[in-house]
Amino acid sequence: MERNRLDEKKTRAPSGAAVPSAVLTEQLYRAFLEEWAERGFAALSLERVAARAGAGKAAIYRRFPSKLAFADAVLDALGPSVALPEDTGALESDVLSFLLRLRAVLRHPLVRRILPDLHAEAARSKEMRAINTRVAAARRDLGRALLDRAVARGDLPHSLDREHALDLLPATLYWRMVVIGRTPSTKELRTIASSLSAALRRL
Amino acid sequence: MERNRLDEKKTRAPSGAAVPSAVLTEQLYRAFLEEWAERGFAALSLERVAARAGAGKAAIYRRFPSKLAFADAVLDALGPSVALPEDTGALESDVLSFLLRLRAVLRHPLVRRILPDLHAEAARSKEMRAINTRVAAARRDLGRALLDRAVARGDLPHSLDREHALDLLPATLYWRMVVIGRTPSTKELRTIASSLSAALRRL
DNA sequence: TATCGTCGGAACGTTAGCGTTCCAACCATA
DNA sequence: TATGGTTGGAACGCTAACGTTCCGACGATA
Repeated sequence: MERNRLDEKKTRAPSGAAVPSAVLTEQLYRAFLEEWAERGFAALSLERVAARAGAGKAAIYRRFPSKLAFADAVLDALGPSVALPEDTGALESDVLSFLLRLRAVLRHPLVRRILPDLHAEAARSKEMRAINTRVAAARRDLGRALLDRAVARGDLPHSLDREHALDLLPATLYWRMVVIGRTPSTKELRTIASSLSAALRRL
Repeated sequence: MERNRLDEKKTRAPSGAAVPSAVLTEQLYRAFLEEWAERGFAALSLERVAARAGAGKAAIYRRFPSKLAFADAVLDALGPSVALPEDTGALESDVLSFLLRLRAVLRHPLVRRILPDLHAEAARSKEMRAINTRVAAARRDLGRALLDRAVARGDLPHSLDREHALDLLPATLYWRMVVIGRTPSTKELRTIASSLSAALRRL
């Protein structure tokens, strides 16, 4: 904004080649995520990111002041834009729908590798913790919609403990896929959905 | 063992200062874990580990051929030796006991930081995956004992889906403490235990 | 069409960790 | 008591990434 100050009459809006290339920015984001997945955030080298994107290092340092700011921008831009789980009219099938979508997200090799690394980094750095919290909040909103519908429908009590319910929904699948490293079949998801529904009714 | 070959008559068993110092080995383990927690495995520097342990680098390279072998030995020696959950006579209180012990483990800052890092690394490297599988197997045995008791007691059906039950037990607490980063109160654990018990009966 | 100012990319010196080699110190055994 | 052989620690040369600086190329605006 400083460039458009009134007392700086000589400046003019950047134009032509002087405006950042959106294409390269996109390539940098992608390269950053791939490097993150391959090496982990702590060992991530911006030099490698630049090389992978086919760009110079200055291209990065002009856009982002630090690795963390870069990561923040990346997650903001290409962060897992999980779709809202559909309304199937019943709790258990809603939960199944939620699990199916979560499985789709966790199937992406990049996501599966980056997520635990993000959590590990969040435990170490305050800044990364803030980023993680932001990502988590977006995720929680999706689950909340599901719960609200179930309460409105009468499938779950008004007194439902939403906080714990929101933990319960994704935890088991995350554990199985990220911690154990196995992807459950749709049939298994049905089993989990049934079990989780029972757990939710108890909250 | 090569040293004790019959055809090598001149050798004699190492003794005196020629035997590795168990104290230093212990210090190296501790230093490795602390560095791991602070920097992450990928960015872990053996030079720093040696310095932190007050030892030379050769002390490390003589004991372990690689960073991975070092990590393997560390987890084997100081790995979370979780105690078996006690037999309280009922499913829900057994589950609560399990959760209380898991919380105690996950409260340790080192564990909280290293575990997700271990999972992230397991997603990247085959060798670390093997290590993680070993750690996970030890963990699963604890849960299995709990489930077996409940089945014998009649609290859970013989047809219980053990695999999913074993996922269910730790997943929610892990999610809350490691992914979200919040430690639940004992009262909250009771809520979770109640909810999980309902889920288990549905498996 | 000339200009302006950022563009991408190459090169800089610095720092840090790598894996190895060498050596005096050490101490239970013979 | 002398000894054998590993000990811990310092120094080696090498590689990689750091963060910065410099420069010709570029293209919409005036």
